[in-house]
Amino acid sequence: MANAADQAYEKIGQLILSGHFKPGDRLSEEELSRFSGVSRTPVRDALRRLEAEYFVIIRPNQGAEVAVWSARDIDDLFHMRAMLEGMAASLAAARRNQGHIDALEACVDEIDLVLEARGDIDVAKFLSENKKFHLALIDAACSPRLRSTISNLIAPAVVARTAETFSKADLVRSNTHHRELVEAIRVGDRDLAEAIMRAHIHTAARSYRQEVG
Amino acid sequence: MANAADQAYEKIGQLILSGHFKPGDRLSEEELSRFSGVSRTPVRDALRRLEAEYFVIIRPNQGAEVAVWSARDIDDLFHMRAMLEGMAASLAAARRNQGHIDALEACVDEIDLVLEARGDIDVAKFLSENKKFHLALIDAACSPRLRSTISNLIAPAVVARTAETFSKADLVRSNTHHRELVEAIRVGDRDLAEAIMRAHIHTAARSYRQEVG
DNA sequence: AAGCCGAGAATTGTATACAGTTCTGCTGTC
DNA sequence: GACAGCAGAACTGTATACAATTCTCGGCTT
Repeated sequence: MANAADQAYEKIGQLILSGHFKPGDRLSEEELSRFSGVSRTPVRDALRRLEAEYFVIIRPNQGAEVAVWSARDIDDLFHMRAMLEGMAASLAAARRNQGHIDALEACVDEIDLVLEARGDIDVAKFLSENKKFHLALIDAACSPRLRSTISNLIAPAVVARTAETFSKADLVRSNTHHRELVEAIRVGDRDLAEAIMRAHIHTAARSYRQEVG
Repeated sequence: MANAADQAYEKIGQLILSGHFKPGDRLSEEELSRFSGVSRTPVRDALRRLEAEYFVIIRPNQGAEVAVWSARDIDDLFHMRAMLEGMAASLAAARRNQGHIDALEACVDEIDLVLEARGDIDVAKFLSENKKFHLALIDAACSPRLRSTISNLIAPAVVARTAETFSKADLVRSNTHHRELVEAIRVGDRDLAEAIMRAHIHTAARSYRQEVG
């Protein structure tokens, strides 16, 4: 996080996630510049990146505002993720090497540690490790274009998840899917890997709808 | 094309398409600034957009270079387009209104005019009208997230097509697909619309592979 | 001879000043 | 009283100057 643009990106993301800026709110470049402690140049850079991730909407000469997410938008997003990450799982089963498999297994083990810890589950930690797993899987697909496209879809999905009202059973089942995925990828079963991934995403979509609306 | 950023975007795109910059070539911001006649600020803006479209690759503190497209990359791209535009066609069949249908039919008619003209076919015109059709279809899907994602995939696909070695029969068949698509969307047959679109994209992929390799 | 190191050059990243557009709110007219 | 039109303010878009990083290449060491 050395450079100013990343700093602005992180700060603006936090301000949106924390609810300081709500969907539809205007985002003034000068104000964001003051909040993030850098000049307008890197702020503009950060806004473009956030636009690519559908966090904000930029209208030429009219500034940026926090994107509004309808229920339909979120449904479409899950559908897109199911297709694209399904494709990633399929490709991973075809193109993976030992290093990829090791990385995936490490992620799954890490998530199990979070789930087995005493007391309340560290949901933030779970989400970040979960994200790591999905990125590791995309890496195993060896498709830079697919990687970029999916990466832009994952970030807002995590936003939606800030509801963070998943039950422990949901989280355990999620990692069970992960284990099954790694196994399917390890043995090179493309169809199985794709099917599990699609089920995995659609399950998350269902949990989300039940909890949030 | 009033603003400098668009100007730079167009110019850089042309320089890449025309072969002045080849895949793997370094893109100096100052040089691009001289070429496009605007300062480095909008040039940087344009480079970020081109990066989102996979035209260029930007490495922090190390500048930009023209992206290299392997055969596998192009296969993956067509596969992604088939899935996402298939989804768009399906959604369009569910969510379209009369205005969308009118727009789609206008596009198809326009392409027919290009194909029926005497003498050689204006391939550039065909490609631009073709792009219009696909964008109109995405609009009919009423899904802003899907629209942005697909838009970023269409541009490089057109690059690939600069080979422009399609036969007239290919082009006619392509617009036949378009007509079938509009009809499926008009009557609201989601599955049919999706299937036709996937076939349409995979057909293009096959033609591309035969011609280019 | 190969490889490491460092000073200088070149390039990207950032800040700031200026230009151009859009928004706001007042005034005048119908 | 409602609305069109026009300053002025506020903001985004662009250019330029400066800072920080990376690259280059000659010289030195082993």
